[in-house]
Amino acid sequence: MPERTVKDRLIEAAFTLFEERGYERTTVDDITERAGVSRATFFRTFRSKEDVIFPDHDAVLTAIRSRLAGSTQQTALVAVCEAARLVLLHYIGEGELALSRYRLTRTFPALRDREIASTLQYQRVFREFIHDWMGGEEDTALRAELMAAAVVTAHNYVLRRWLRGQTDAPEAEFDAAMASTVDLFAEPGSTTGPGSIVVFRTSQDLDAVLPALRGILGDPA
Amino acid sequence: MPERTVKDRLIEAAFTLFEERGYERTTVDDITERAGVSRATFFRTFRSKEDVIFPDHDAVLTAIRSRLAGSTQQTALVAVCEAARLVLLHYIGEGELALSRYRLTRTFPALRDREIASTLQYQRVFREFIHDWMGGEEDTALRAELMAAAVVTAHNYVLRRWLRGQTDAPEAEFDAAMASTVDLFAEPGSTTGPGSIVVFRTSQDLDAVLPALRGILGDPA
DNA sequence: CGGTTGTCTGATACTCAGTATCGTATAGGT
DNA sequence: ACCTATACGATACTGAGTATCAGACAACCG
Repeated sequence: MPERTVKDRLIEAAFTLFEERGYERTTVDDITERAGVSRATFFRTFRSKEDVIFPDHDAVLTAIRSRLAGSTQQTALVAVCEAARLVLLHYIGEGELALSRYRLTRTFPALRDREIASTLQYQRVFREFIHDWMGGEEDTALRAELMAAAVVTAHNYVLRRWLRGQTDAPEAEFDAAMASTVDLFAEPGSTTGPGSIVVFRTSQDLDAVLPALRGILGDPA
Repeated sequence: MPERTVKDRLIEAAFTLFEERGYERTTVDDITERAGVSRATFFRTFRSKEDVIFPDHDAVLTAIRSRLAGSTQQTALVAVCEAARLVLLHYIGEGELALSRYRLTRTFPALRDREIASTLQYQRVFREFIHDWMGGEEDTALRAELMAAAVVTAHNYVLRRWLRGQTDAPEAEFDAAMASTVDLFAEPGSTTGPGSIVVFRTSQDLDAVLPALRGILGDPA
């Protein structure tokens, strides 16, 4: 295990100081001093003081994009849900860092705004992907936007519950939330028109769920 | 005709200069000089340089709250839609100011983030109101959040179309968008238990898609 | 009318985030 | 051993935002 990178040292120093003195009362000089690097290095590593709070944002955004890119027409909705799940899992993987960030964003409105804005970057990626998936026509633009907003909202809902310590099974809750969310956009009655079937993570045997499937589809012929 | 207030002069000076030189290349000193007031007065009138871009935000937020407050259990959903309409009408009433703001938010990411954050303040008010309307129980929290997100998303969709000059009848489009949005929540979503299956618009015969279905599921047994 | 009080304003000095640009050390390749 | 990339430190600068002082001006009150 090589020595920790400058970036990691800065992140740890920043979060430690933010917890001790609060975000506003911690200067960049304080952070760099504790991390043992120069001030210039901080701004080479992070674009701004706020950025150190969300160090992996760009990486997560890239992960989302590549997850979506590797999907077919048939698996598009699954891809969106799993991309959202990727974000959730990243936060959970951060552990204490994510919890500390949550405390900070609750305390300083500017940071909360920043987090909201980054969340909506995910939403934008989802929206564009879903819209393309729908064919990119103008008459589906609103629907695509609503779907993207719903997916992100459901994700945020579960994430917030986990951050607050209100759940020990965030993944299961995520699946449930995502299922009921995607359900909003289902059209159970119509078996006409172009469309596709999306299967959303079942552990049950296929035959066990077929009756329900036929029921929803309208049991053709 | 009374003379325009300091606040109005600052707003006009700011938008004029932002259009001329761009947001970043305009300093607060430039604005105050053009408005004929001191720098201190600017920061007494607006909390920050960004705030001058959204001068009526607090007023709109207050208007939303009072519109929601004056609603009964029966008219709750109508109240939410009309509160959202209030926001739309405010933007339209601003006219050129709203268009100028849109141009600025497109060119400067920090301003766009700021606008997004303020939009989500509306969403939060809606969410809390809807959740209370639903009874405030935990099992409706996600649904309330999804509804609030959907209403705001639909509003933003129509607003953006108007800002881009893509519609001459924003109110009619708003009504249509809001109708289809509320429609999403008309029927409670039907899931088939844990690890649920979501069916999404198919025109194909069930047997035709079964191979793909089994493939996604991992073809048990 | 004179005095008081509260509010609005200008002026000044300060902190700190963020940018720009310099010089330097060091790892890696030839 | 020489060259070149990149990474880092140091310094100076711009500009946002804060704090504080002092003066102008109205309203109110005795």
